[in-house]
Amino acid sequence: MEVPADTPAADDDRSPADRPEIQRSKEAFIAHWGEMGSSWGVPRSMAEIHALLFIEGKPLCAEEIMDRLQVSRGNVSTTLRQLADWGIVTKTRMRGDRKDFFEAEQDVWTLLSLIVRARKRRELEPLLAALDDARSIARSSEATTDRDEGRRASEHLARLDAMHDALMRLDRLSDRFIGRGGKGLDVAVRLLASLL
Amino acid sequence: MEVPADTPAADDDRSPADRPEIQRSKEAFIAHWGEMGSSWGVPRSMAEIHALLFIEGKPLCAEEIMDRLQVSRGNVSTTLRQLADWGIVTKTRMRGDRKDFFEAEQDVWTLLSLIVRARKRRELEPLLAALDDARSIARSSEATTDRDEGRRASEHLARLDAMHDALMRLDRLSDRFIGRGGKGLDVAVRLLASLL
DNA sequence: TCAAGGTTTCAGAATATTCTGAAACTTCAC
DNA sequence: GTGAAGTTTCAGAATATTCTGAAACCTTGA
Repeated sequence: MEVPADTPAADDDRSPADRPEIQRSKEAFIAHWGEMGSSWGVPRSMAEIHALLFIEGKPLCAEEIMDRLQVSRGNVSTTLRQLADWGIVTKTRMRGDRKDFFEAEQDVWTLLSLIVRARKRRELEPLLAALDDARSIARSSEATTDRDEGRRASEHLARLDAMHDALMRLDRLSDRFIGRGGKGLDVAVRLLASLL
Repeated sequence: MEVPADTPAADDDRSPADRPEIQRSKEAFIAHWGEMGSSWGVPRSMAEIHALLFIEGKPLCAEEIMDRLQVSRGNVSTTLRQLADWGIVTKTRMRGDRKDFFEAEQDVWTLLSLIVRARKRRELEPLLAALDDARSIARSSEATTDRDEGRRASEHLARLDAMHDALMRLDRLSDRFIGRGGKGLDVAVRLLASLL
């Protein structure tokens, strides 16, 4: 059965080929996004897979990702699950195809919010908890008869408090913006920009 | 020559020993700060050295850092230079001692600003430049006689533009806050918190 | 219930990053 | 100018992270 020639999504089996410049431009984007991820502690291939899905702007299946990025099946599978956990990629189903397809969040502010949220959960929150512990330990030695020792103990505690306070503030603030919807970040940035 | 017993900085050769709880609390802080650094792409020992200087709150020499953290001389030297580049550690000189001493920025907001600034320079700015290149490449293929190809080209360009725009906005905004002084971040956070 | 097609897991390989330590280099007091 | 004290560099070792691929595991249609 032939698909009419003017149908926009005239997929045969593989999507229509891009012009070479577009292709190059996509590749450049993927490479740089991967590079950036890698220097922020995100595995390069995870960033690359995300970049590919984002820049294609349409659902792709695992197979195609493997082909395009030369990455193993296992890696693609694991990474897609993580990206889905972060909420920046969603699994979709193409009618008449048994395969899973994956599609990246296209709104950039929502995307950034989701990334911030995921990393905050994973890293900021545990640190705050740890700081709390360190403070408890430190408080237990504030009371001492030695004047000098007492002074050192409270200075130490003051440092922990300052750090805790600042990070807590950032944490709370980001909660509000990230809240739900995701557009909060956008709003905040525009708001601040206008206030200055 | 004896130092009077009530002098606050009654150093003999090594600083006065902390009570064991304080010691533990410092170690916990250093370990967690190192951990966090490591998951954000900062070498663990760099984060640890910074944490030590921060939590001690007074100048230390390379030798003492080596001892406390069990880290090689070379590593300490290289890392201190980097921390100084970031501006979060400063080299100081103790009168009557030939050694270099190093001291960490104590104001937490200034500290965070400096960190943000350093990473922005190193990572955000190159990415923006790369996005600009990708956009140029893409623009060069917007004009085409093929209707479908043209549509795809402009959708691609739109994605690059959206990403570029958002990152640019963040970049500019952070410039203002980071500006100079460093207290800008603090102000921004308080401002936003009150606006909500 | 089976088989075809698809997905996930995980031990170990490949790779990239970080760290060490000894030699080279500086600086300064004498 | 000499040497003692301190600092930096960098090749290669150690370590940690990331990736592969083949086997186990689902799921669905017939």
